[in-house]
Amino acid sequence: MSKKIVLIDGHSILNRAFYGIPDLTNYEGKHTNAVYGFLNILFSILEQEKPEYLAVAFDLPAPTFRHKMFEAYKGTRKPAPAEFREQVPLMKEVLTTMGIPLLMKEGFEADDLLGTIGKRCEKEGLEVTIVSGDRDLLQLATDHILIRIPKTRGGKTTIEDYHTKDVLEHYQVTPLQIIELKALMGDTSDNIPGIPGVGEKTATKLIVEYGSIENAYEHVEEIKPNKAKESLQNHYDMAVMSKKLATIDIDSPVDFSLDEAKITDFYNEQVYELFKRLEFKNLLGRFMTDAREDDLEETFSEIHDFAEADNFFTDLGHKKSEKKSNNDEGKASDNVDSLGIAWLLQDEFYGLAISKDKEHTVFIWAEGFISEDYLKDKLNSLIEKGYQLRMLDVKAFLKWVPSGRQDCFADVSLAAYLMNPLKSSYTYDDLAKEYLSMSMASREELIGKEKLPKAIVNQPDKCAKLACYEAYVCGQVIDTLLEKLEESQMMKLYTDMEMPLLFTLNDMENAGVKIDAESLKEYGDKLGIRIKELEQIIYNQAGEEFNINSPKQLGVILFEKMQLPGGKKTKTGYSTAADILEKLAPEYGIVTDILEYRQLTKLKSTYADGLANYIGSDGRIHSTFNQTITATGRISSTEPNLQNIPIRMELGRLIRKVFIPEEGYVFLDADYSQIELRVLAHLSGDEQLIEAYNQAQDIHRLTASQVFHIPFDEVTSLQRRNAKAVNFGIVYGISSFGLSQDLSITPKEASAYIKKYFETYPKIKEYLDGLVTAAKEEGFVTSMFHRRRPIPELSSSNFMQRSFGERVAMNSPIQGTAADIIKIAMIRVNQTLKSGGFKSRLLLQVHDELLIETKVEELEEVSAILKKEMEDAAHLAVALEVDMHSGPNWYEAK
DNA sequence: GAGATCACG
DNA sequence: ACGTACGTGATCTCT
Repeated sequence: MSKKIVLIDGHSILNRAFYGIPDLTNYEGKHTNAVYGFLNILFSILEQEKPEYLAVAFDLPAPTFRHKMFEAYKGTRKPAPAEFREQVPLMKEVLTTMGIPLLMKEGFEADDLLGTIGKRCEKEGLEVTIVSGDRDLLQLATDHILIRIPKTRGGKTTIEDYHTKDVLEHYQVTPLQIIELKALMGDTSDNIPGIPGVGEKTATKLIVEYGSIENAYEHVEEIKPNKAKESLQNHYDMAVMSKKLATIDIDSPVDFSLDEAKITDFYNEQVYELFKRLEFKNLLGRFMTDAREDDLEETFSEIHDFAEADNFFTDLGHKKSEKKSNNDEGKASDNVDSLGIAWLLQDEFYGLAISKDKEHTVFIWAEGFISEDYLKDKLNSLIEKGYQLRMLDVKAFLKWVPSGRQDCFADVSLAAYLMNPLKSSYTYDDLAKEYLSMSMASREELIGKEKLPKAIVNQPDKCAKLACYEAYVCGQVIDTLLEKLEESQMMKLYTDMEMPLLFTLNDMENAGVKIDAESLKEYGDKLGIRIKELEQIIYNQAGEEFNINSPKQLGVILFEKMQLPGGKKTKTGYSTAADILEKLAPEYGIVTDILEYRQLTKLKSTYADGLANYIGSDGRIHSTFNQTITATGRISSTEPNLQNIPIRMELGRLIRKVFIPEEGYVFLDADYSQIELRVLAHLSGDEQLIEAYNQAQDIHRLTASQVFHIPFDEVTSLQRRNAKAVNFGIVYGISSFGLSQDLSITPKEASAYIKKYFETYPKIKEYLDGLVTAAKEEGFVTSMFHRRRPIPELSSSNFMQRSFGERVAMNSPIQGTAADIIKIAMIRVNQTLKSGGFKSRLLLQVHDELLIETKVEELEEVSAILKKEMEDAAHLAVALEVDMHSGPNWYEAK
């Protein structure tokens, strides 16, 4: 078999990657998405082709013959965005560091180098693969030169391959005739003028018929239609020039040595450092087998035998007590012994990894006499002995081994979340890379995509390693994380807020909330009946049956078949979102019915049927509260989400009647009144707004009165509504456009409102501007309690992204502080209830609201506790006000 | 698996 | 000129 060379069109692939991969920045704010995407494409090509040789071609920025011709003709190329341009030198640096030769020659474009070297290699009997995003290159295709065009769509890359026959199939012309096609059609991105009025169809027809431009001109009189004929006749010069421009030089005088292009191991120390700096964690793991912590696996061991397991635990017990006695003689023992813990549990429990130190990590299989209960028991005694158990998810551990010993756990995910809340997950390999500078096999690299029960059967050794890696990292990484938290003033946030909250949330999850399943079913059935009716009504009006839930089909019915005005909106077709349909509702009956149908199906599928699926054997729903999801510090709720139960519309609100307390209990619900606006008043220190709150009146009305300079009592309901919208807008990071949308007014009018608002509350403007400025300098904003939110978008040159970053900079400290405050309240309420021996329990948190299931006899006392702890959670320049209600269900208690 | 839609704060 | 409010999660359709 002949040898193979891969030649890459550097600039073009980098460009494709840039637009195909969402923006990535490393900690320095350097944009890396294009380089990352390029390397991904490179590695996947190398994996598929397994070539012996590799080189990457770049244009050199010196003007070339073809450029000059073009510039004379049309001016200069529109510059690429700065985020892209800064990645070109970076890309070259990466490739050079990896020992991959760059093909560059002054006066030549990458095309010409690829063409020349590709042809040369073909002559020498190599199989050639040219990778480019540019279809121009198709002219180079032969039976031995393969042109590959990667396409990245939403992170997934597919590659189109072209040998001679593929070009013929797709374009009906030979590769060389692609030149003729391009010359006729022109190509704006490649600066080829082409013949005006000749597009792909005409060009293909001409070339298929005449074979070349020259021949077409010889038969120009025969050409139909007339338009094309005349255009050809009038633009002969342009045709000649276009053909020259479209032709890739396959005989450039470039030096090229195959030897230099020979692929060797890409890994070296510099590449490692570079990738680390660029935060290419996946890539590090992907090919740098040498850099991997492979020796680490030698410190892992497995225990299958009961006696061995028992010895292991006995040994741990002894060491701990020896240390203890040593410490008694010396100073205070602030150095707790710690263990990294990871476990394999999926429906069934399979085993446990314990990492004692860097040299000793053990996986203990739960088999034979090593029962699950035995291991739980041993874990409990380790806790009793004062070991600190370090793991990725303490709350999940507590579900398995319940424990009230808050002081004996360290939660690695929580610490990592505080350091960077933007991550979508906190995996051991990421953490090792980021905080320990270690590259290790990820879960997927170890066991692939296989799910746990299956993986245990098919690859038990890998599963054991997986847990060992995780336990090892948990054992090692927390120290670094805590140092970083200390540096960033977030230690208290970790120790006094997130850690205790984890236990609070665990209590809430375990408590769950009782559901009146029968009523829920009835509610769903009623919806079902009305939905069926509406279906028929809608079909009748539309004149056919279709899937109303499909925005695609619905769009066609409404805007094409029925010719309603206001079509087109999204990339994929017509928008049928509620705000669009509402504008049409008064005129078209079908739209009203569709809106009702939408509302009802939503209620039925998500809430009526959806919630019913989660009712446990105890008649209660046990949602999960996630502590490491949001960018701002809020918690989130899943499976099911109990933070978005309907309330705004009466029909939906009725669902809340099925959320009921235990027999002998009532619901007690309390929510902060406008906590975010109060937080803003405090953080900005604006006297006017603080004063407004201290008057403790209707704040929106008061805002209207102050902004529009009218007496409080004369504020119209419209003015109040506007003021309310502005207040919301301020909290969201105001923009005139956003406000105008919300109020259905022009951006100009909205802008006037905002201006007036800032004149009334000057310190608020000062504060918000200050946030943006500081965020641009530091790259992050912080809440009142130092909770951090990085904002990489602020350094973007893209207006939209940057504006988003600015709004985030204004919103996050406010939303984050509010989140902090209610977390404090939750911890204290839960603590007070538990230590006071109350039977009442905290059940839910909905961002500014807490729901307690209160023993009837305790109602008065618990009400006082709840109100006090919520109001006292933070002391701001304005009082925190809490509205509280009780009732026999959630509907009545709100 | 992404996009559209819509439920909440 | 650009094209939006901030933060979430579930369900459905369709590629």
